[in-house]
Amino acid sequence: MVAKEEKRIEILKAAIKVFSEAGIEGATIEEIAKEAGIGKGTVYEYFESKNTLFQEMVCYSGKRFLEELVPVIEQGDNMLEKLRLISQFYARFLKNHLDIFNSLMTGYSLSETMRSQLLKEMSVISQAVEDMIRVGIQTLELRANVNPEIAAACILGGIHSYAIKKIFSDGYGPDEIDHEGIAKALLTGLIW
Amino acid sequence: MVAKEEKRIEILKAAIKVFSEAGIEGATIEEIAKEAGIGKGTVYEYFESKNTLFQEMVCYSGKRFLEELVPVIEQGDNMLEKLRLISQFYARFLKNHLDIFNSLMTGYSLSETMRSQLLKEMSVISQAVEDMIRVGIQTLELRANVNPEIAAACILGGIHSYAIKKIFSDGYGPDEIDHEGIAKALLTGLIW
Amino acid sequence: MVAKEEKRIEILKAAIKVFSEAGIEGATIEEIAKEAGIGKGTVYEYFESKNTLFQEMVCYSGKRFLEELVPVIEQGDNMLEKLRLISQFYARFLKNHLDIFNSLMTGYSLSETMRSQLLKEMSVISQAVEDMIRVGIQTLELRANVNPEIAAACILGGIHSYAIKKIFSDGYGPDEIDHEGIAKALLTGLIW
Amino acid sequence: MVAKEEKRIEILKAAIKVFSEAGIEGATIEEIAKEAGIGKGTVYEYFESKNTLFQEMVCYSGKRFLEELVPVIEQGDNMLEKLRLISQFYARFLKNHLDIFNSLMTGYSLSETMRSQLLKEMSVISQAVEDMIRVGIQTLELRANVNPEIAAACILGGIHSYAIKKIFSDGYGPDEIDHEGIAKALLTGLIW
DNA sequence: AATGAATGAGAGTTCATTCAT
DNA sequence: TATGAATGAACTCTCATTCAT
Repeated sequence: MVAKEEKRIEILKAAIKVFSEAGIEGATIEEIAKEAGIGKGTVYEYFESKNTLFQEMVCYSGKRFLEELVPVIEQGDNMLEKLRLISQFYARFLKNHLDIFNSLMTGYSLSETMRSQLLKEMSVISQAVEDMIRVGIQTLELRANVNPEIAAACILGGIHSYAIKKIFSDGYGPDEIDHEGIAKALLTGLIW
Repeated sequence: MVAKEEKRIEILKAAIKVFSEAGIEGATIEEIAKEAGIGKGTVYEYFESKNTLFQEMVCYSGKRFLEELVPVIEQGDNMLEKLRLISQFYARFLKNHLDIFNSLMTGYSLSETMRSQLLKEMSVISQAVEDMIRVGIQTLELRANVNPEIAAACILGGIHSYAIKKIFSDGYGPDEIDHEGIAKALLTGLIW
Repeated sequence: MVAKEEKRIEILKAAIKVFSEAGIEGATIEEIAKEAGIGKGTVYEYFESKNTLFQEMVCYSGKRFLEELVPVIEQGDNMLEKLRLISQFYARFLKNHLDIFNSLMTGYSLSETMRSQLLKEMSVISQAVEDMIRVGIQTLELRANVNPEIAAACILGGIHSYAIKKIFSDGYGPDEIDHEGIAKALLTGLIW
Repeated sequence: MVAKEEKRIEILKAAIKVFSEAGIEGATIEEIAKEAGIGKGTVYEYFESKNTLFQEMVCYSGKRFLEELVPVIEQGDNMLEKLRLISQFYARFLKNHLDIFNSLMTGYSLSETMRSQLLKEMSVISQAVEDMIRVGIQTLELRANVNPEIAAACILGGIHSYAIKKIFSDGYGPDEIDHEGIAKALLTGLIW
């Protein structure tokens, strides 16, 4: 039956919502179950424990994020366009999934095994951006001496940092952010 | 008496240690009290609640971070040197205070009032970097059309992201990171 | 159909195994069902509840024990032989069914109605031994002034106590126990 | 302060009462706390877990039983008197502490470590009776070829078995039991 | 001012039982 | 008839907080 897998997804989605709103520890299994429209015990039919559920939720989110990120990257015609789209996509995702992002970015508050698993997940996303950089170098759009690893960190970190600030500090909506500005800044750097 | 304020600081330092090691929820008041060498009840003479203590600890950490960051910035003779020093300082700080950093960066897992307070704290740090940018523009070291706010986000976010990856994913020590590389990358950008 | 009764027995046997290994509360219906090779819900087609199942399992065990005990008693040619065989049989049974024995001996942890039912079961076993005593008195093998009830208690209690000690404390196998010794001790008493 | 140890004892006494009435698993920490007149959490200030509490309760009971048994044994002028007193003492103790007795006798439903600890406890009681036997042999009151270990098992097992039957099956009070009869039976055995 | 014993609300988790299939 | 997914009551245990000393 597909239903079994579908209900797993339902619970994962409920978990994303509740974890994102209440934080890792603030979230309760009861709340997640209620959100999923099922009984508390049912959660344990699908996930071994709260920790496992959280873990799998982050992995699921990471995969989802990556799945959606890749076409976004491919969509842009040039590097500026690509960075602008990434920033936009990132801001929209962030708006809904702050907690998951924290986890993906830092492995915060997780057991050692969970953290390493998550960093692996995150590194896949980083890899996707690094690949984009390498293609840009090959097409001569980017300077040859750019270090893809460092560049990917600047791109993801810069976009993240700016989006956080504008959304949570200045109260901007995800689409009010100056995506063009951050994209240009990353491309041109600070000096002349 | 100064003693009162000194003991407050003692508790805050103990809180930094315990929160950083055990996470927000994993930390217990009892452990913090033991670390500070006082009784459990005494903590409540100085802080209203665990939440308050956490809040004030993050503010304290933010102020400390800023206090130490400013001379670091002033120390560098040119912009490349400044950015290199910031990255180095950041990595060292991060190594010891992952949890606090998460809070500073995102206001994670905090009440709305706490979050806004923290973002204000964070924006002070951002301001310091923006000021550095503005000075760089005035001295013609940086391009005139650089947006200081975006630049500060790229600098802090990029440094953060890269440090996280190298320290927690690749197991680097804070001083093994290529601080020069990230500084150059931020300055020169990706194109040309 | 006989099949119905046969499946009942299958479940009872599975219950004996699981209850004996995991204890009354440690045993789960799911485990018993798996042991019996059926679905969890099916157990409830044959037994009203876990308590009922446990109850009936003990009765079944009591009957089985008695069914096997009687020929053992009849097998011995004289009283010493009989007691030796009882001790041997008891030790073997005990090795596999500690929990059931506790219940049979004491009605431990059971509801009042269950306990009285079990004690009745146990008294049947005691009766069988008492009958053996009476026969011994009639054949002049035993002293005329022996109280059969007390004697049966001494025999079953003494054998039980000794077997428990040697098997669970000293790690003896059921056949390494000095069955001859305990049989003689019960026959000859302590004085003279 | 003595108060700390005293409260421990209070909790142990409450545990004896509740465990004896409700069984190991039927007993709840909340009920024990209520019985002791304290809060639920307080129990955990004195005992690590429910299992630990149960364990320590059984040890405490074993020690108490032994402490009281020894003077009872010494009190009797001859072996018949001693056995009669033991039976009487046993029946009274049993009336109040059925569960503890089961544990002492068999280590029922306990973890391996707990069981071995308990069997050690029980063997101390057995030792006390064995010592009594040895003294009896030395004073020529008992036959020289009596095996003290087997004899102790017969005495404790026989007394236990008989007391259980009369109290729980026939509804006797502890003092209505024919203690003299069981004592004589154990001494004189069945033959002759 | 400082303490730590006492507390109890609230969490994660288990599992006997039900019931739609 | 047989099933096992779903359930939720009830459990153990944690720990922020209180308050008498």
